[in-house]
Amino acid sequence: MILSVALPIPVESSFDFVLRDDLPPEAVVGHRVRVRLSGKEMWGVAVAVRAEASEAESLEPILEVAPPPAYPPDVLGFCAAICRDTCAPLGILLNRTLPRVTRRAPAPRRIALAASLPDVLSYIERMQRRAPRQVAALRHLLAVDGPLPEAELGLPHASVDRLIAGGLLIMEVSHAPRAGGAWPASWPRRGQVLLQGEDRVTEYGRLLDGVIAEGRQALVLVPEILLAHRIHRRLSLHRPGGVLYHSGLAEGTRGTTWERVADGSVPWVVSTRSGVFLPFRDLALVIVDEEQDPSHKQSDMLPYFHARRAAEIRMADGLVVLGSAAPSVETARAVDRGTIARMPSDTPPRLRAWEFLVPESPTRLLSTDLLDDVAKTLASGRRVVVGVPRRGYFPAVVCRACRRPVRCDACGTNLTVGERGHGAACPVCGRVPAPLRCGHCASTDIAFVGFGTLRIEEELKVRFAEARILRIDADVGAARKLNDDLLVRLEDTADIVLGTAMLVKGPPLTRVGLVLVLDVDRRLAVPDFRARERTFQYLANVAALGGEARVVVVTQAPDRSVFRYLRSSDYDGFVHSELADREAFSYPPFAYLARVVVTRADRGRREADILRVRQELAASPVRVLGPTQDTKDARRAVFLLKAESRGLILDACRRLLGTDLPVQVDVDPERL
DNA sequence: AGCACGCCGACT
DNA sequence: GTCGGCGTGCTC
Repeated sequence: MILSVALPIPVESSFDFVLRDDLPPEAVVGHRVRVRLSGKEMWGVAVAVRAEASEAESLEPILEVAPPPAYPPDVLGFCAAICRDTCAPLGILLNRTLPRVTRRAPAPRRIALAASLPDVLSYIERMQRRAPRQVAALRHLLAVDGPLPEAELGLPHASVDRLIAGGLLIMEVSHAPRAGGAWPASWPRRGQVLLQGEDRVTEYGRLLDGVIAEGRQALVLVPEILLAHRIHRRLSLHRPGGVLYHSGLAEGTRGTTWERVADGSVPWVVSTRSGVFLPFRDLALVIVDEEQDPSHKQSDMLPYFHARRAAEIRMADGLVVLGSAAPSVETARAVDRGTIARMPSDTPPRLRAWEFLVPESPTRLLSTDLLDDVAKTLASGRRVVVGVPRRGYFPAVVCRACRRPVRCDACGTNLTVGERGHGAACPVCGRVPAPLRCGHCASTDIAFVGFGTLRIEEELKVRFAEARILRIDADVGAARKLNDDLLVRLEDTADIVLGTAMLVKGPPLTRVGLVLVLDVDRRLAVPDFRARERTFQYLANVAALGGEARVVVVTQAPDRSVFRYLRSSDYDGFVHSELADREAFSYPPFAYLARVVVTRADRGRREADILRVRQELAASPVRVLGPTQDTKDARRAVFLLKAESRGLILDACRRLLGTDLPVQVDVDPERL
């Protein structure tokens, strides 16, 4: 027998191998298999049984079939759909997603008859001679009229798998339906629904109880590990049995969870995006919390998929709940069009006292008045939250002559000034360039500009010597393994909590008297069509962090419309103005995008590649923008493709991937 | 992804 | 004259 195997290499096609005769091939599909490819052994995942060998084909053998964890057929199909939707190679997805090991043996499966009595009897009659042990096992099941532990059937694993695949047997759901809960009456059973509001977890709990009551399964997807722990803890208070799943867990732990999800003994899972690939037996509900959060999109490695889109594809037959205080523009538009239903929220949007202030001077963000406000707040025993867009001291190092950012000689990263305003260094590789010189025009007239967390921290330290200041940014996150307990402890003792966007990922703060947002203009100036949307969401979240506290936003342009909508808590109004803009310039949700990156060290060849890309797409109805040079890596030319439908974008991407050009493709990029 | 094959620069 | 650079092509 021949199996198609998807290997962890970046090619579209799978590879065929011969399976030893004594193993049923259907039972191997979905399992890891060890094979030899051009003399090198590697593990792949068997994806299909291939019809038969064509005459004189000499194929390599499958050397070993791994025990579970494995993919059930439906999840394999889902993975293939994700690959089609993201232009990612199936082998890479399958091999990255499936845990290699389990920590301990999962609870024994309990097996019951699945087929109707006549079907079972006719099977028994047919197989009387050929498979006496199977027949004995089926008789046994008929006699006890209920589920049995697999061991009592006296059959090999593979035969049981085959009988399950054939629809004769079924694994018992081992988490018992719970009395007391019921599916909440106002919620639909299928389709997509938006739950908009600041506190959604109570509602999530109600939905989980409904799913548990029916003995089915639910998945809660969150953008970050920290958040997963927080929500899991909160949901577990009233309903034990749920598990956590994310890439930070040991592989064995993930493997064990994988198995327990597959046999149905886990009723609900809280996970980061990788959880959509878990082999649920009977998934009734997926909740995507903070659905607007860009961390739901995997952008650092293949497959470049978005958890929200993946949930939609996975749940063609169940309910997807999108939760957010300030939903993405895409989601808001789908609500407008009726594709996504909106659940009425019992908590109306909170009106806040926003203040938008122009700084005294562009180099002095913390005016005397503001510092007085901070002093007053601290004196009243309340704390101050300060949001700063970037970490470091001077976050930007710019050449005065040509106005370009100065980059690291070694790795091309834009330099920053990390400490005390002295010495520009590369924040990635740590290199300290001497002398400091513009790589573009060779000028030595270099300026340190901008405001980073360190610089603001220093300024506050000078003025408030007694205050305990807690800084939260990537530097701190990397230094200590950030977790909620630590954060809560630190925050409890801090008078001033200051940080980058990471701030809003932390747990809610108590006793906040003032929220200060500095240099918001820098966020709005990010060259991305979602800059306004992200700024709105960031401001809404920072404000929510402080509860009822006063919010002061420092900006050069307090009359910007984003701020007007924030002031009146008019999210719908904001979305509509945003939609008009997106439509005018053909951006999502009115168009589909793909980021295409061509990487070639040799400049001349790169130019040729760029021409080739244009040529390949000349006949296609997609628009080709760019290319621009990647800011971090000069060898990379970045195109943006635009089209009216996802199908057209996918066609264009596939076409490019089908050539020998060195291209990478990110469909629906979350950041430009 | 690895790995082998294949044409152009500084060395015993 | 060779060793080795990585650019290109292929793997069931």
